[in-house]
Amino acid sequence: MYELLKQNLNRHIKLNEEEFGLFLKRLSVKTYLKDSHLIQSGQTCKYTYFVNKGLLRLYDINKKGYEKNTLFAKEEWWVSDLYSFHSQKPGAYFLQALEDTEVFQLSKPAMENLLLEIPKLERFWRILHINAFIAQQERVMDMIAKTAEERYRDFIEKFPEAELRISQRHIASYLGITPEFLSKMKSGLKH
Amino acid sequence: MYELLKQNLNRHIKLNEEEFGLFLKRLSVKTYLKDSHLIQSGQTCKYTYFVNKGLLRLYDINKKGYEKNTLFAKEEWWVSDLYSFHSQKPGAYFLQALEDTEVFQLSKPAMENLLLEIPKLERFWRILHINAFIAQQERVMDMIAKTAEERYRDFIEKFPEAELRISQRHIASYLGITPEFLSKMKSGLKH
DNA sequence: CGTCTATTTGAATGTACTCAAAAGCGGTGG
DNA sequence: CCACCGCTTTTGAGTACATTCAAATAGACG
Repeated sequence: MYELLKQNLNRHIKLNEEEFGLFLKRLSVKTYLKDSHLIQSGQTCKYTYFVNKGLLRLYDINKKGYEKNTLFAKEEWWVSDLYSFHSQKPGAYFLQALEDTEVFQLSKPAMENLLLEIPKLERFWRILHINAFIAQQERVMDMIAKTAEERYRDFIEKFPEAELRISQRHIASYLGITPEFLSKMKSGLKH
Repeated sequence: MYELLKQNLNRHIKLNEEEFGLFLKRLSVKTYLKDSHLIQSGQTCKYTYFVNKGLLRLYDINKKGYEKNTLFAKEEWWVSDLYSFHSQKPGAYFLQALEDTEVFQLSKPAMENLLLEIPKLERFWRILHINAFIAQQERVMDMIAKTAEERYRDFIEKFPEAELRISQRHIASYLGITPEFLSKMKSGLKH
């Protein structure tokens, strides 16, 4: 049940059984049905989520009223509205289940307790966020330097099941293009 | 001399005089002349830099041979090629001084020692990187949802001295547009 | 003063968007 | 099991935002 989480923590730190047990005591397991929301814009974000099974999307709604996907979180991803979660102020993002999704959720107080009880976790999240930052920085560079077609190819390469698990309009929104244009691009790629 | 650094550390953690003294012992002060490079693509990044005075730009060169600016680091910013620094593998980024710049540099072993000697620093860098991630995520959303003109206005708002300290072609590259188009935009804004 | 680089301007072009309409697809109820 | 509804994807025409290339102008520095 908790193998994936254990594996994830062990990527950066070593926890003994007692520590891991403590970690488990602080989190709660929850299943969200497809299309339901874990976070709503305007509300203060209560949890950070670890996806054990399923798929989530983090998005916001821009001034023109369009939804824009920020990231997809599949198995073994941590996801939250980090600004809202850490500041405990109302956030701008929505988090929605694209499939029936089982998450392990950690509240802010739970996380703070864990950080005091298992100081190694400071290190774990430090490294996790460094890697997240690096990935996001690359994405900015891709937006600056690559065409929509290159970004699409790269995305599919990094996340091959995306086309099976995510609708085209959500992929288009993530890539920063319109669904119409993605459709035209794909028909063009075959020739 | 070290007031800015002290202030920066104190944003997220409290260090006593002894701990701060230890921090200072681990870093070295260096001044780089305008246009000189602190990091070269292809080499392993030795240091993480704190900008005490001056201005740096982090950039890479894309497939087409163009320089693309990733970020500008002015006073009180930490900057490095994080991938290369933490993995100690060759990196893809260049870091160059846009003004004569005084930095405090911290080598990988120095940082690792500090993290052992002052465990609170794990927390400091964790929070620092969370904030960096949030900022980068916002930048991705801006690239997806905003026009070049909106991105330009926002950039100038967040960094008003930019126009005095950074050449237009570097700003254009940061915004993901050509210098020609930035020029046309600016003349258009006046009418 | 001359050289080198940065900025401006213009014309032609390309990439991606908007709007509209048609086609496809999945689920639901009769 | 078929018909219908709602949503997603495809296709097309016209348009807009931003690029490319070229040339002129302006600025910075030795």
